[in-house]
Amino acid sequence: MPIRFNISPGSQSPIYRQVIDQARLAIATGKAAPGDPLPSVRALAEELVVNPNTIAKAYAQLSSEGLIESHPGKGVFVAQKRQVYTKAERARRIDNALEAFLQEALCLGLTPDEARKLFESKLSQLTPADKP
Amino acid sequence: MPIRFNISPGSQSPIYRQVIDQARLAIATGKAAPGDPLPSVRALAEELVVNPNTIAKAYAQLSSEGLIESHPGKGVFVAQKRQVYTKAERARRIDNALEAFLQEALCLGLTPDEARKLFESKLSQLTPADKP
Amino acid sequence: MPIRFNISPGSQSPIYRQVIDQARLAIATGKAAPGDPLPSVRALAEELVVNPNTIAKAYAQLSSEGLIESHPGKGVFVAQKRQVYTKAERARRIDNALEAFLQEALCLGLTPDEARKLFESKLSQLTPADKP
Amino acid sequence: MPIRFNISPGSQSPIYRQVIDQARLAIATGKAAPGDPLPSVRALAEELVVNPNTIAKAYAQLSSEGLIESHPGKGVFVAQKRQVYTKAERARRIDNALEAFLQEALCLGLTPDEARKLFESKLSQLTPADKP
DNA sequence: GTGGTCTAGACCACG
DNA sequence: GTGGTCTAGACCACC
Repeated sequence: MPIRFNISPGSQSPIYRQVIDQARLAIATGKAAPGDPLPSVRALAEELVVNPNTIAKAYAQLSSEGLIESHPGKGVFVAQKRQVYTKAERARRIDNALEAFLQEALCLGLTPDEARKLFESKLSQLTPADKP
Repeated sequence: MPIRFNISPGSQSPIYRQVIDQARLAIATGKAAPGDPLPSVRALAEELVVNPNTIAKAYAQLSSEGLIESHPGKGVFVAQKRQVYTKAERARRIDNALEAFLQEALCLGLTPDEARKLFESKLSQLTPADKP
Repeated sequence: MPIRFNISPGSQSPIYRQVIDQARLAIATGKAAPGDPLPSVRALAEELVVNPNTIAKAYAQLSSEGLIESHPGKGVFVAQKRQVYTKAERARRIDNALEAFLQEALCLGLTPDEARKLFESKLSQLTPADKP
Repeated sequence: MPIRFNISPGSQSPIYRQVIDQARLAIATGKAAPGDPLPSVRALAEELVVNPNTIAKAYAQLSSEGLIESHPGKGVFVAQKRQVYTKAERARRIDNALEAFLQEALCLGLTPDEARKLFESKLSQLTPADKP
């Protein structure tokens, strides 16, 4: 299933980040399988009404991470899944992100139970299509 | 107990953010109590080998969030706890942080169950003395 | 309608405060509507003959108050209105400002009646187009 | 009636400012009449548990404004009331303070009516002892 | 000594 | 071009 992108220009994260994130998420959750095609840089740029440079930059980063592969003349495709970060690096990144969340939550007065509820709610919201 | 800061200059998040995050965490978890002094701008800048302005910026933001109070000529202190943001605003901020974490975690291949375990582990690590 | 800034370098309040105050007033009175662009940091700095950092600082604070949104690479815009502070926090801030005014007014010999008149006059001057 | 000072060390405004403001307010509202004595610098410093320099500075400014007079060897007294600012200067200062208050109030979502109520309430709170 | 403000100028990320 | 971060160093207000 080809990846569907939709960006919100008013979001806080820059456009190229949104593209990267959505691609990574689709690949990580299995919505996009190895070999699936991605829209071309210029097609996606036109569809999202953004600068082609922005898309190119996002694709370049995804490519450098080994998540997608560009075959000149044919198009861009989801690569064979493989680890790009070492185990330690993964753990470090995840721990950072988790700590940032809990720090924000506790700092703003959330109780552990409320944090738990939010967490479960968001988790189920993000993974319903994992194995449809 | 005075807050201990340590920054990693090579990190992705800017120095002033690291200072903010560490202070917020210490305050949120109760490691720093209202009235406790923070290191002076100049002292911390020297200790971390960064520009005093960088520390001042971090302190200014913490102050605007109502977490610390600066008394010119005296120093900077942890403030009395008070709710500054509306429920909606808090929800907005917490949701952002949570989404960032889950996005990162799922991208890096964590299963929902693994995420859950990490979450619980971190939560209990951060709130041991919550209600002693 | 774009916000017009003008500062008095000899004033008691710092430049960045003057910028903040004028922007807040323009937004509060509806002279600047959500989506309206603000002058770029560099452009305004040049116009007012001050350092760009000074403008950036003012914009950063307005942004933290949720009044404006900055989109790197695009510019700065008036944000959608939203309540950011709790009732208590708003009351705290408003009370401070009110006390400062009355303190000043009474100190300078204004009678309560004169203060009332001035207040009403300023109020109607600031809210002509409130409900057009 | 001699002026009673009481400062709150945790306040936002510096101590010397609080002393100045309270003296000005007492004089402006008539609570302290021309000729009334003020506590000596060192007595007040001891009473308020602050640095004598702080009090001396406040008295110096009040003195330079013509509100109090120091008679070496005798003490410090409220001066004969007289205008120290020109009419234009007074109007300008008052207008600034009023605009600051209304800007804050409107910006935080207060309706004109709510602002009016707050204003009246604060006004009556500050002037009950005007003519007791 | 403390923090607050401002300037000058650098480098990076974003579109 | 835009805004964001950081540095270096100045001056002021406060205690």
